[in-house]
Amino acid sequence: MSKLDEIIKRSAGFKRHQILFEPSSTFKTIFVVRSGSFKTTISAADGREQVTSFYFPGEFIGMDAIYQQRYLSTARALEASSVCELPYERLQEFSATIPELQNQLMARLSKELSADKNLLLSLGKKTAQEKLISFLLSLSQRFSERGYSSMSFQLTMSRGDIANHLGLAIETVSRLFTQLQEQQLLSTQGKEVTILDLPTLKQRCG
Amino acid sequence: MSKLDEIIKRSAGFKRHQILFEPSSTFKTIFVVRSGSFKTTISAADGREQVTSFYFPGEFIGMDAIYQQRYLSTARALEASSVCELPYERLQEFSATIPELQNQLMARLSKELSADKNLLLSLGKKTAQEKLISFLLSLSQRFSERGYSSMSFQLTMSRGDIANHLGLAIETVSRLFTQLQEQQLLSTQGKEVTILDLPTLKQRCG
DNA sequence: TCTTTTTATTGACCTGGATCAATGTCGAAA
DNA sequence: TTTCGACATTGATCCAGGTCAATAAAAAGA
Repeated sequence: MSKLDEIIKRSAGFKRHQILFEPSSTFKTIFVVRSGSFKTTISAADGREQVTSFYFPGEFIGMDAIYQQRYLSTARALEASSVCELPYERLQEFSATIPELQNQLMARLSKELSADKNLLLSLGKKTAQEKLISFLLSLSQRFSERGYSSMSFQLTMSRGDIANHLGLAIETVSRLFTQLQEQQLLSTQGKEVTILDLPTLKQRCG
Repeated sequence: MSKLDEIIKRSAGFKRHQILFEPSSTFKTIFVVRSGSFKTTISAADGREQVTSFYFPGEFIGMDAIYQQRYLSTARALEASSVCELPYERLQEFSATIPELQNQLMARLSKELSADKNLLLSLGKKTAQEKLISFLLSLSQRFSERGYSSMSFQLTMSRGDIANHLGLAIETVSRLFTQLQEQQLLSTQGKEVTILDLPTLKQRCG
C-alpha cells in the first residue's frame, strides 16, 4: 500500500467542460476519477462525435490508450471534478513487485470491455426505448455499487450527451422521458431521475 | 520462451459453426486463434444477438471474461479453425516471473477496447455505406498486418454476420455491395472482395 | 436582481434503412 | 449430376426515429 503512494499522483481539479486529455496529448497516465464525472468521445474525420463512455468516482479513464500509447478519445469533465493519475511507465516498473496491481488494472480493462460490448448490443439491436432504459438501469447499477441510491440519482450529463451516446436524436430522448413518465415507470425533474417501477423497466430493457 | 510452453495448451480443431465457448461454459482460458476465424455474439434476454467481433489468427478471444470470470458472449468458428489456450490461472501464477506476458495481454485488451470504441462510432454515427466501408477497410488493415493482401481477400463471414455486426439488414448490405461495385470502388465474387479504389473508399468511410 | 445563453420540450413532417416478398445462386450430400 | 437447403440479390412498401421549427425553462453571467 505504501508502494501505491509512490505511484499515484494527485492531480488538480477540473471545471465543467474542461478537457482532461485529447488525442493530441501525449499518453503518460491512466486517470482515476476521484470526484465528479467525465465523458469520453471519439471523432470521425468530418467532426462527428460519439460519446463512448461516462466515468464516475473510482473508474479508470484512458485505458484504451495503452496499446497505441496515445489517447484516441477526448475526455471532458461533466461537472467540477478531480482525478488521480497512474503514470503508466511507473506502473509497469512496479508490475513485477506488485502483480496484484496489474491484475487489478486488467480486471478494470476487462470490465470496460464488457460494458462496451453491451453498449454494442444496445446500439445495434435495441429500440430507442430499450436503449434509454438499459442506459438508466446501468447507471442505477453503477450508483448502487458506489453506495448511492439506485432508485433516485442525478444525471450529470446533458440530454444531448445521452442521445449521442445511445445513437439517438436529443428530441427522441426527450420524448422517451416524457413517455416513461406518462407510463408511471419513472419521474424526472430536470437532471434528477427517480425510478418508480423497476420490474417493468427491467422487463422492457431487452 | 520455454516458460511459455508450460502455459500454452494446444487445443483441438473446430468445424464451421462449432461453438468455442458460450456464457454457460466456465471461464478457464483465453483463446488464441491459430488458424481459421471466429465470431463472438452477445444476446439480449429475448434472443436478439449482436455480433460483437471477428477474430483472425494471432488474435485473443475471451478477454472480456476476465472481470466476471465468466464468458458473457458466445464464440463460434466461421470455418474449420484451431486455437491455443492460455489458462488464465496459470497465466496469473507466471505473471510475476514474466511480467512481459501480462504486459502483452494488457496491450491486447487495450487494442480490443480501441477497436470496440471505433465500432461504437460506426454504429452510432455512420450511415450504412460508411459502416460497410469502415468495416471492409478495417479487415483490409488486419489482413495486411498479418502479411496477406490488403487489396483482395476472402470474407469468411456471411452477409448476415456482416449485417448484424454493423446494425444493418442483410438486404441493405447486399444492396451496398451492388452500389459499390457499380461505382467501381470494389468488386466481389461471392465471398472474395477486391478493393479497386482505395483513396475514394478511405474518403467515404467517415 | 435582470438579461443572455444554453438546454430541454413539444409538434409537424420526412427519410434512410427495415421489412416483406419473390427469385436467383452456390455448395454439400447422395 | 441432381437435389436440397442455406445464402444472396433485387424490388416494393412501410415506419421508427430523424430533422426542422417554435417555444419554454434552466443556468450562467452581469
